[in-house]
Amino acid sequence: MTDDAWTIPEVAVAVDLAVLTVHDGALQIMLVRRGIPPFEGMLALPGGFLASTAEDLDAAAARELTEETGLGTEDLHLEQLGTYGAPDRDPRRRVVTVCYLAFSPDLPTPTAGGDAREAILLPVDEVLDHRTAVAFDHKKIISDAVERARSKLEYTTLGAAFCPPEFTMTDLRQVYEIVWGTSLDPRNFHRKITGVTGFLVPTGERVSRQVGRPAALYRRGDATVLHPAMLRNR
Amino acid sequence: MTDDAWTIPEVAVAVDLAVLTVHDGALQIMLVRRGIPPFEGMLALPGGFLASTAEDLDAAAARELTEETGLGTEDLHLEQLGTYGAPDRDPRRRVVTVCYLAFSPDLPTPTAGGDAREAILLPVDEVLDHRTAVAFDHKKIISDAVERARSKLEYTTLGAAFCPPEFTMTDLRQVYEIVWGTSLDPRNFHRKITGVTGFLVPTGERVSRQVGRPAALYRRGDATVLHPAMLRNR
DNA sequence: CGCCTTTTCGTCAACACGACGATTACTGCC
DNA sequence: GGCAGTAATCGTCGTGTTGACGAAAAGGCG
Repeated sequence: MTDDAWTIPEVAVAVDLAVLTVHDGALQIMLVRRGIPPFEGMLALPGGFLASTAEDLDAAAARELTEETGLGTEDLHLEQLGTYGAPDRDPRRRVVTVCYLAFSPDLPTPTAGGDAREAILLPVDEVLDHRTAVAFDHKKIISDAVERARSKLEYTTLGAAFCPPEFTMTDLRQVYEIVWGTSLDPRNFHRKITGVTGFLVPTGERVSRQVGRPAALYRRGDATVLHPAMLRNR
Repeated sequence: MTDDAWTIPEVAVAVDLAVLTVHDGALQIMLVRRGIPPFEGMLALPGGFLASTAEDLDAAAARELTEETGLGTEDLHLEQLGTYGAPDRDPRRRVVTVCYLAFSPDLPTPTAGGDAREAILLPVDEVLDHRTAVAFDHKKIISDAVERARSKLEYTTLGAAFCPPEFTMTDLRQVYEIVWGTSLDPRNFHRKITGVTGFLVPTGERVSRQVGRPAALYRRGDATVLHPAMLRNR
């Protein structure tokens, strides 16, 4: 802070996106395969540098989301995860990346060649496996994202952000089961969730999934916190 | 990401510190009075730009902590709070600031003129009052910091980070009461805390505070999460 | 020694939770 | 149509946790 010959160091600021979704019975994350060095050909989080020095961080996150995954910010929950800025995290130059976490309902399988430039969905278990290579420090970021998601399900209503606009109690329970990797009793889960005022709003409709009794349909309610919390077993 | 005439925009990266402590019966925050424009003379969070393009974010936070408040990183809990980067948050130029949150035991009143350059301790209620002017978007940051602190007390053992190395159950309870702004039943609090294995380790000693039965002294234990959580009333 | 204060231990009812039985409302098959 | 199979929903019961509060323990002080 002494202003001798010192000038304010300038660094490149990027935003990265950890878009989580529940797909095909597993917690999956949206990744891209890098087309340019460094880490060319490797898996990485979608993201990029600020478009200009005037671009807002949140706006950059929303822009990258659309550009790289084809998703709109109105479809999903988006929040800041954390900022990663180790000096050597990018071999080219100093980059500080602000990472955002998104919860998305199940996606219509963005097949390669679509609008999104080669965004792929992979199960987080597979990505976090020690044999899978991931660019930069993105494996650590993904690990933080998953842990944040698991934790948020405990004391917020964000589990419903993984569900489509209308969903059944079983849809929601499976979100919890898949994200936490545990199995939950359907009866106790039903009682617990319906006991939280404002979490779910029944639409009055019922839907029949293959076999069994038709389930009631719900929409997300106004509540954001889960009180009392639903703690996972440890 | 199209590499026409576009070059990666460079921005100045700063770290700010929200150092919270419980002092004089109130939750207080460490602030400095700005000596230079912009917002000269106004209250602001301690912080500053990266010392060089090679400096790690966490290291910069630790450095600023020592420089501006005289505190060492070993004395307190330090974690990332969030990153604030609205384009117009600094009138001079684009600045993205990574804010860190610190919980400190009660401080020996860093009187002006000491080592720390004019660090002052102010109750957060006063600072967040709409009549108090605070530089940049720091009021919003302080508000986020306080909310994070309140929330962390619910499901982690970080309340003890506000206490000195050895403390009584009442010391800890008062931390909760002051941070949450509620009053808690001493008997139920005692039962709850002693029921969490690993939160507190009794030293075996007792200490007499003025009047009343002497209280047992405790040290912080290994536990970091509070399970089950202690939820505040809403 | 009594009185005040604070800490600590106990009690009790209300509530929340895990385990699980029973009922309801469908689909599919014979 | 009747019956088996399945999933959703409602209930019950024992246990553990919480909030409200009584009571005892252990000090200071006059």
